[in-house]
Amino acid sequence: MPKKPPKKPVAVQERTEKGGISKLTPEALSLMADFFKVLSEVSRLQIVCSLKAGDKNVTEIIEETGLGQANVSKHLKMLTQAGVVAREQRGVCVYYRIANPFLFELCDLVCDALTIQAEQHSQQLQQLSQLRQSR
Amino acid sequence: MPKKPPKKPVAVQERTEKGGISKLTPEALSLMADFFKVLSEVSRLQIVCSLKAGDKNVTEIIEETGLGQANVSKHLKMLTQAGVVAREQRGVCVYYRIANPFLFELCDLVCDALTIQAEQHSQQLQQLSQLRQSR
DNA sequence: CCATTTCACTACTGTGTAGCAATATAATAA
DNA sequence: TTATTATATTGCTACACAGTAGTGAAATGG
Repeated sequence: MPKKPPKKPVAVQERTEKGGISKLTPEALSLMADFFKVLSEVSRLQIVCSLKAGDKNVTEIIEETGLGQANVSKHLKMLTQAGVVAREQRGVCVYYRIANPFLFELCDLVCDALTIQAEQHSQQLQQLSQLRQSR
Repeated sequence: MPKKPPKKPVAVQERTEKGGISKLTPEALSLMADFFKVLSEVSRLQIVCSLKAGDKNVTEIIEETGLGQANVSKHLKMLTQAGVVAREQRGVCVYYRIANPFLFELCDLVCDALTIQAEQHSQQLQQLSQLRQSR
């Protein structure tokens, strides 16, 4: 991840001259990469999961995840900046929630794909061991 | 990303004792995080995009992306191990293809979400500047 | 056989960042 | 005001990894 210049609104898609299929601009790819990167850490996924059941304040998240306070705070900042979660101050506490329910849809999709992949993988291992035994 | 212990097949979901909603295990979250991490680099997304049109060998990918050869090779290794792309040797050349079309679905989903998010963001900026002018 | 092409691997450097501890800030209570 | 609780931030260390250059290996052509 060599660079992170200040981000301005950019066109996410552009039309190629030879019609039809649209091609993603490098800027769009960079946005996508940043989005995926935010979700590429177990701690942040833990936080996201803990928010699946509903709003929580930082202390509750700390208790549920077992992560350190500074750590959670930093991750929440990243998640907020990425637009994944939303921040709302209520009295002394700060509550966070999933900003876009599409995230759950996405996670389910990935989870299903990974499950299938894992099953296929273990099947292959089974076949391998069977081949070895029959030798 | 502190650790990367050798991965064995694991249960991706487990049932919580108090019924209903299933909770993701730490192992499952780790798998998800790894998957997202593979997609969290512009170079790898470029490679994925270049494969959208169909199979390509390494040289073709290098030409299309402008990346270095060693670099592309390393990224392709990661993508292959993650099960994102599949490898096939044909004579001297090695061809790669997207292993699971679900990836396109996923990318489209993310792309749409980011587009909407970007639009909302720019709208907010517009409103802000209007507020400033009317002062 | 040697030369070329295609790809993979290794070693290295620089950058980003996770986690921790300590400190700072903010909001409320006493 | 001061004290307390809840978050945020900063400074630090350690580690992961992107990119590069050089080398290795395997297939093909001459």
